[in-house]
Amino acid sequence: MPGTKRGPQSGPQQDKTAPFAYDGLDRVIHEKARLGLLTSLMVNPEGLAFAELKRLCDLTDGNLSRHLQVLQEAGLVEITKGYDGNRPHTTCRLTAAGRRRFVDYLGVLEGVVRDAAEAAGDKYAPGARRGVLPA
Amino acid sequence: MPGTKRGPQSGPQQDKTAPFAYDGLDRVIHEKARLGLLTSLMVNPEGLAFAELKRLCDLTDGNLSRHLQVLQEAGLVEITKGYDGNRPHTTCRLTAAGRRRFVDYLGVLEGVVRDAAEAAGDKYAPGARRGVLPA
DNA sequence: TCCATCTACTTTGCAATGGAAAGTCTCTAG
DNA sequence: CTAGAGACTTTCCATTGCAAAGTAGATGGA
Repeated sequence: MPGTKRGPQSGPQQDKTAPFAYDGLDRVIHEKARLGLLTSLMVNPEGLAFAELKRLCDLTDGNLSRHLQVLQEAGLVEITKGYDGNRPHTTCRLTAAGRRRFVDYLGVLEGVVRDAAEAAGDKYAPGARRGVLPA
Repeated sequence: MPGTKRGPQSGPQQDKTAPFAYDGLDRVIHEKARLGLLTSLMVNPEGLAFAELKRLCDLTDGNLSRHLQVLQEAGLVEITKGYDGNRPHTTCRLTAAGRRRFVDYLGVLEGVVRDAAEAAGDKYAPGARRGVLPA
């Protein structure tokens, strides 16, 4: 073993002055597909069917199945498997906790957008219209 | 082989009416760590040193190294390796393309926030303050 | 009646990837 | 002259996203 064992390299310092660490970006939520799913469910709080989600988010069956599983295990959504006549019919809705966590996540996301957009405005187009995204 | 081979399951339809597919969420950018890095670089267009980025984003050396490599390969950042005396000194800055792509990404992100926030406002707190984004 | 197909999902397999730990080099203290 | 810090890079591994294949019941001919 070359070199006596040293402590872990610099090691993450606890967020002391790490303004761009974005700790709040929950892995479970921060994912293209899941982000779409959660947004869909946010817009449709009464719940959505498997097929509907699939269409709205343009996912394959397999993907959707897996992501829903992840979301369920994380307690963000509630899945109800039932029958429509005798075809299986799965519906999905946000749990209260899911909604809370998603809203928190959105807050962080908003911060990201604001940070960057401000920079874009300040440094590259001084004096230009303040509002974040281009007109 | 049970069941004659069928076409790939329902297969992703081309974004026809898939309002929550969020295609624009570029994998390379849409990643906790990299998002922080890019934002840092957006705020500091003159470039940042390795150590500085590490601190700002609270990353370990290894992680930072890797993510920078990814960003560089994607052409989003430009990395300059030089020497400060004879210690290595790496600096990093956004490329023009990087800035463009990041701004595009931010546009999509803002859409996500808006979609969801609207839903939150409309369905859960009717009449409440409209803008999620600050006044 | 048989079988091909559709809807509705679940399971499996694999290649990519984030992250921790370890490695390399050089410089600076003691 | 050895211990340790700074600045990175490389290795290794468990996780994971995604696609393809699989399961199962319903439906529609021929």
